[in-house]
Amino acid sequence: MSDHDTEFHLNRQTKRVDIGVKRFVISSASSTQTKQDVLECQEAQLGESNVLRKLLKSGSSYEDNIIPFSGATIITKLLKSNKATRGTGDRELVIPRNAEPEPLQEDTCSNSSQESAEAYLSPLGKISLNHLDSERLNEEYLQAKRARVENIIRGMNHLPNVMATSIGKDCERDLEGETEITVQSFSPQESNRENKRKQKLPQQQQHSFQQLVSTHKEQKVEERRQLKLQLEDMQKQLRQLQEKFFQIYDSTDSEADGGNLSEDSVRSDGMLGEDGMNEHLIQNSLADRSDNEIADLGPGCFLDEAKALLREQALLDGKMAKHEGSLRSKGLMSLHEVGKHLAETLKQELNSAMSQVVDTVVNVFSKPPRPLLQVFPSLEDHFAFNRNNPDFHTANQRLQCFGNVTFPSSLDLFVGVPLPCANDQMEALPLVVRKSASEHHQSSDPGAQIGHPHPSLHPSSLSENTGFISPSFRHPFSLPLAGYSFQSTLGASSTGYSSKDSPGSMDLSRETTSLRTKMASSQHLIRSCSPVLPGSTEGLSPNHLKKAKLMFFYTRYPSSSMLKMYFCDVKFNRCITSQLIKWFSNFREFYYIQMEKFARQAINDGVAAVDDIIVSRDSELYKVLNMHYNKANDFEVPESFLEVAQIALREFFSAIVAGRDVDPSWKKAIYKVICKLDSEVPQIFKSANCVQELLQE
DNA sequence: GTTGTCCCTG
DNA sequence: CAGGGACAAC
Repeated sequence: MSDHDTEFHLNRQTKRVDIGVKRFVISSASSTQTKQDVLECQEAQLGESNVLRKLLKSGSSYEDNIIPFSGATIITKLLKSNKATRGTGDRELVIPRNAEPEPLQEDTCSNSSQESAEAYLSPLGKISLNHLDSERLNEEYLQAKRARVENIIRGMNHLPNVMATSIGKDCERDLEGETEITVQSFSPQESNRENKRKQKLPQQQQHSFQQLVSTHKEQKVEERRQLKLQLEDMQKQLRQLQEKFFQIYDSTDSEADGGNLSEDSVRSDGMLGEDGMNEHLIQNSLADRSDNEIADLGPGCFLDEAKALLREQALLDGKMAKHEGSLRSKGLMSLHEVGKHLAETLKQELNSAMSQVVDTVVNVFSKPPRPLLQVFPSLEDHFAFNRNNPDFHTANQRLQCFGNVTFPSSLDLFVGVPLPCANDQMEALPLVVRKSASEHHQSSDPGAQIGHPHPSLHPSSLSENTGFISPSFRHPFSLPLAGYSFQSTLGASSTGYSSKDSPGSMDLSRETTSLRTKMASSQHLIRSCSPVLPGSTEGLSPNHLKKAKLMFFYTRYPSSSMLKMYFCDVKFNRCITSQLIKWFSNFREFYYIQMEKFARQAINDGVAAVDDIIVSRDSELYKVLNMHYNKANDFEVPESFLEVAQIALREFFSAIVAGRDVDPSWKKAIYKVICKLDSEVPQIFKSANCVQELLQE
């Protein structure tokens, strides 16, 4: 643009100039809005996560309960009953664990008769046979009690084992080091072994006790210690599990709850229906099981039952002191069965609930767009319900969340077609792609178009077009902007978030956003490639946008003629020209918003002298701008851009400090300065493939 | 009629 | 964050 042109443009600037403050509000709202996109994706997960959350919240209630009823408390109860029954002191013996045979090993190796007998001997050698009999019975009862606790713990332990992979290798390693009881997954073999162990209890009583007396006490202490350790480890494991899930889902929750606007818009956007669908799906998946039932079967319920069990035990312990024999045996059997049944039920329910929830989540997210359905035909039938759902927008977004993860192989469909990399910012081109899709729609399925003039009113149109329902569908740009060959480089780094992110900010939301972006890219690819041959490049492509963004590093105010020169592979018409100009207008808008924002921030930070404002490649301002125009960070930003940015920032700073921002057109002068600072765009940008060439350098 | 900016939306 | 509508300047 010549200076004359520049002056021309600037002189035309109206009094409706950016007033600054309000733009911040907008900017902030935009950020919320962006978050909403993520939330919409995550919202789709919320339905599926409800069951998980219920389980975990049951676990939470368990956690709450466990505080007054901690492992130590359970042990205390056990010890109290033990004490009451045996009337012996409960002296803690500090014995190295290694020196002791492990109780479970001992239990599970029932052929180790000698060791087994140890558990049934009095702690004191000088006792009568009657006492011995009584003691045996007590020990038998204690042994059974221990078995019940083991069952309970295994039931608790099973959940983390099922969920396992990401949670706690450390924890598991700790557990392995501490106790054999808790870490092993509860296999059927073990179950059988457990049964065998219990069946062999009477036989064990036949062994002599002489040499075992001395170790009995130690063993009891060891058992208690191990039980305590087990419980502590289980609590730890459960806490880790809960933290893990709440970290994931409650953060989603809180974001959704925190942003009423987002949530409202999500609701009004039809997410309510989507939720309903999810619920329906979950209900289907969980058969007839209601949420309440699931919760009832969760750890909270388990704890209640465990409490009741132990209370019952305590009562029975009291009774036992007076009434030994059949009554106690009967109670013992009953308690044993209750505990075992409880553990089994818990395991089964947790297993089935978790696996079904996981299946449900995976299933819902793996509903592929139509081209992928051809790759995964079996899934199409499986998710037929989704295709009939009128809320295609959200369904499409959900696909975007997981797309490139779930269907990486789908890209193989486009072998031979140059693929855009994930960072080609194709998400910035809904307009371009929509045009392709709409054209595709019109050309490939005219009947549908005739029958349903507005695609959004026709549910199945989405399945034909993989989700294009937008007012802009009818935009006059539709035809001119039909497809363009994708010429971007493959395999470019996808770590474009690097500079701006604080270390802890790579959270799920960001990952989801990234996934969504990538999937959007995949969908662009899918939608755009099919009907358009690589040669017919009359419209604007994602690469053109990327090129325009890179050009912005050199020129903020390109003239129309300049654009025509540099986008020589584009067949210009009014719409294309407008679009390109609009792009640069948007670039500038963002650019100046950032300038003003950082200028005000500098003022707030106490920067006094304009000379103190330096824009370097380490500056946040630069990082933000680079992120915007060079997201993949695969282009070396020219030094001149930094210089201009610094000048612009200083201009904003000075203007604000001088109070010129009270003038509605205060930015006009700044624009006038900046527009003169355009530098020459390198000749390589005139190449149609300049993006590839630039990035290959 | 064209272009650029502001404001807003999704 | 890209794009559309409204609006103003030309």
